[in-house]
Amino acid sequence: MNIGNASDKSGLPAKTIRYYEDIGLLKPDRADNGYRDYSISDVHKLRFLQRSRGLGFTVEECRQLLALYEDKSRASADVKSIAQSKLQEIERKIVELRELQHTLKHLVAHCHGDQRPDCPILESISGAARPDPS
Amino acid sequence: MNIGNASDKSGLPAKTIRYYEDIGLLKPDRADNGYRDYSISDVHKLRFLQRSRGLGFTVEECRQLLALYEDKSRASADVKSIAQSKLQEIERKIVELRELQHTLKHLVAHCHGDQRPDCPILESISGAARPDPS
DNA sequence: CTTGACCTTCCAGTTACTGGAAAGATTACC
DNA sequence: GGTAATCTTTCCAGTAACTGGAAGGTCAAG
Repeated sequence: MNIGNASDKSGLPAKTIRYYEDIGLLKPDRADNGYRDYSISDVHKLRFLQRSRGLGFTVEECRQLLALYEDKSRASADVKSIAQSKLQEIERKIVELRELQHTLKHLVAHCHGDQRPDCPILESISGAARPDPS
Repeated sequence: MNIGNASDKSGLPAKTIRYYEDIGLLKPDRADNGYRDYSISDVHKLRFLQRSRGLGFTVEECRQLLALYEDKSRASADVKSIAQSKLQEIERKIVELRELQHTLKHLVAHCHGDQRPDCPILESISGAARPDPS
């Protein structure tokens, strides 16, 4: 399939897909007319990239996981240890998001949403998170 | 306090703190010797930036929230609507992280962690997430 | 057979830092 | 007081990961 189609199915802009090819993450076939030709498997990889990049993993980290995916001869212990360290990162990110969610909910609950100035809540954003231990 | 100190307390590298000043996010005082002099309030703002940037909000989004924080004459409805749209983004991010967490846990559970190749799990990464509706 | 929607490459610009050089200020030690 | 280490300053260059746009080739519809 063409790049536009792959873009639709993966959720990545065509520009980004070409960029990923540039940096060697993916190597689609080429049709006779020179157009890139993406397989279903390529689209799966793109979708995986879309998800993991969107969640804050670097391209290099994604490259590791993709490499493991493609290199069947690699010991699965590699996969396991990489996945486990990523799981810790994910857990941490979720906790941080919950904290920010809490702060913002507090903000919404206490702001009046009318024309009154002096919304006192944003102060809690800067201070309330993790109080200075000093 | 000096930038090194502010860096320690905010968790942001000094380089990044100077960059934030460059782009107008923050304007610390200057001591007689030309050194930047950060107040407690500055550190609060830096910590807020550290948290929200680390969670994927753009610098421009952070600038909005900081601007609201500093401009008391602004109607609090602004704060409320911005915060609410951010809350939706946060909720979405948490859901995506949970999905990735699920996928990776599945991976860890089914990989043997020994020398055996042919770890069959990574296939689930690329395919299992959201099956192609076609 | 042309119009418009694709696709190609290439090059430049953007965002958000990050590293390093050169030089001034401060602190710590002898 | 000297001096070495450790700040700090500015400035300029580089990186990561895209993103936009020009110039041009390809393809399906009318």
